[in-house]
Amino acid sequence: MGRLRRDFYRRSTLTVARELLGKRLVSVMGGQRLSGLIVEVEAYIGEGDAACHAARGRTPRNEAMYGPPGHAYVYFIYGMHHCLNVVTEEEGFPAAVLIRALEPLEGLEIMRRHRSGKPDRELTNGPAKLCQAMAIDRGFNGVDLCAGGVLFIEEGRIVAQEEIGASPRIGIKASEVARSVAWRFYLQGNDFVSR
DNA sequence: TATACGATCACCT
DNA sequence: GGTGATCGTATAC
Repeated sequence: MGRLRRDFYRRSTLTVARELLGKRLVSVMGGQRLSGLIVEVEAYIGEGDAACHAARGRTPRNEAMYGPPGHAYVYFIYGMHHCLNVVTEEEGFPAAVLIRALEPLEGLEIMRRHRSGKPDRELTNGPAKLCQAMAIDRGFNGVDLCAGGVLFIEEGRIVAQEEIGASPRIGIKASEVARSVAWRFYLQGNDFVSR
């Protein structure tokens, strides 16, 4: 039901980021659905954004960001973690939304196994944690979320504008401007928002 | 070929 | 509050 179409992603990254809150991220493993409500995201917008992986131009690693909207950009970092992004805007313009946290909905048993018995609150309350819980790794880099495969996003619940909080992005070590813009969005009061 | 470091996490005090 | 883990990637030599 209600899978997001490519037109949803082919818009301003800040708009897509805000509207992804309350949507449902789904992966299908061996016929089993793993899913969660998106409760926290961050926007990374173009080569002019010092914190964006595309800030120093096109490389093999960030290739997916330059591709068509509605695809996954998955990268490996700190020697052990994966993070999931959704590519936005027109093909050729490098931008994406980092999925930072989910409220787990389906496949809790499997997620607990992937997260070695961590309490439910800590299953998906961080960008690398949710990838571990849903078994998302670099094999998912470049996957088309609109093609109806193993990874996609569905309609979730209605979110009121007043529910949405904004803040600077977490963990980036870039220029002052990059660190000060409020391009992180989250559902205020949700138990699964990180930190 | 060599080196420095990162859109994090878990565990420590 | 702080720090170690651990390695792919970009950049320099």
